Amino acid sequence: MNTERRNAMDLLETLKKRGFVEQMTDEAGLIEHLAKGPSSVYIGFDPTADSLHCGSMVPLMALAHLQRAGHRVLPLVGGATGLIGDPSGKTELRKLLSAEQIKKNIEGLKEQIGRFISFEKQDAKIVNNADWFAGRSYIEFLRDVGRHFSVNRMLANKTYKDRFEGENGLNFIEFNYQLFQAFDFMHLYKEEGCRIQMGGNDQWGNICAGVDLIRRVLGKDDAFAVTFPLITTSSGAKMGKTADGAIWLDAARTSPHDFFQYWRNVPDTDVDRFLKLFTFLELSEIADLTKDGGQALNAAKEKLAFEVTKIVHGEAEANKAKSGARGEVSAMPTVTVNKSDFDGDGQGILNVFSKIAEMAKSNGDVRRAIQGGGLYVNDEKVTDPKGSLTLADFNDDGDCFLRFGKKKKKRLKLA
RNA sequence: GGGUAGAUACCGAAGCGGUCAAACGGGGCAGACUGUAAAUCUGCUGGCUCAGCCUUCGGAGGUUCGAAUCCUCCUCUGCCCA
Repeated sequence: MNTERRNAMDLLETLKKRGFVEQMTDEAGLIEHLAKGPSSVYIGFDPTADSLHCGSMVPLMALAHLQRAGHRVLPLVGGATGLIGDPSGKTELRKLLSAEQIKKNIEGLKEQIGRFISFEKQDAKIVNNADWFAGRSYIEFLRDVGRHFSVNRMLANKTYKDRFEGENGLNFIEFNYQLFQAFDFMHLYKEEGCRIQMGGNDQWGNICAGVDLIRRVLGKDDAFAVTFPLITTSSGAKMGKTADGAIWLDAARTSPHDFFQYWRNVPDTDVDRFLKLFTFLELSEIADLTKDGGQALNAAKEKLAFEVTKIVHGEAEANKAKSGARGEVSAMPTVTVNKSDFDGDGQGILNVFSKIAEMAKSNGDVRRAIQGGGLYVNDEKVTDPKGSLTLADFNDDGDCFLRFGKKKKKRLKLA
């Protein structure tokens, strides 16, 4: 067996062992193909918001692994398809976004994708399907692409079938989505030499449609599909979603501190899986971290949180978040306040927690916390919702420590 | 275009003239127990200047002392027919 072939197999094995692979077409053929030298891979990202959330980290990490293995990666932002909305895995019609909004979202996405893969070399390039759909006529598209699709077969496809039979219906615009995605793949096959498309398992039908289209139109059988498993937490919740919303990669939406905490608080049963998927640590090192189980997993969780935060927000922020999580004063999330605001009668305790420190949604939220006995100022339990915070509550360094529940802590610092 | 069913808080879902800030379940938050885990138990879960007040039941009007509940119109969605 030659080296190239071994490398190709190793790469696939690694991806499998790390939990990236749910399904793939023609594994033998794919190894064969990868062994021939650097290939190109594409994964689509929907520009439905101006930031990605951590559910998108699976595809991003997959691209990063492939790039590190020497392959060319093509993150595709769906400037055109975003205008339609993929029905896959959705139970209802997605709301349509304006072209302007999508353009703005794409800018945000580009920056974030860059944290996972490097654009410095020629082996990565962001592509936007709006570039090749923009000038295309409907008639031409129907004739060249549409005729290769059997409606019968599409309806049998789970993605469409569920919607077709479900309560919310499926409208024509969404029904076209698969054709667009298939066309994307074919276009990138021709123009960028892209041979592999990866995506979430809900994309399986769409990706295979592309593989099919390439075979029918171009007569080529060296296009491959690989899908990732749908990542859920062990409690079944979709990855990266909390009641407050998603965990975003954008620091303005989810602070590095909160981001770190999300990973730090992952359930025991998810640590091993997440370390493999969301960090670049060697598998042997991961095995080491998790082998003792039980309480020892806390160290693994901290490592997980640190590594993931480092990838997304950089090492400095990761270090800071780690120190903050350990309770070190200097790294605690801090709100700077004016001394004059706390003169005399000071500020009402409700106001301090809800408005100034933004640790609670409303004053009512703070009241409830007080009632439940979970609100602290300088580690002293607050019992009176009418109480207030004055200069006397700040120590010599001008610090005052607020705590909401066990985990939410902030420091107020006098300016 | 015709018919029909529906639109309730974060989600699902009761309520069908006053006792409704709205049952119940999920989720979430807090407390106890713990390991910043899980499981379990308890409390909370619209807003506020909080024993009181204000705004919510798709939207706009109307009936009534009183409407999430009745009437009219509108918007959206499902289903059936054309």
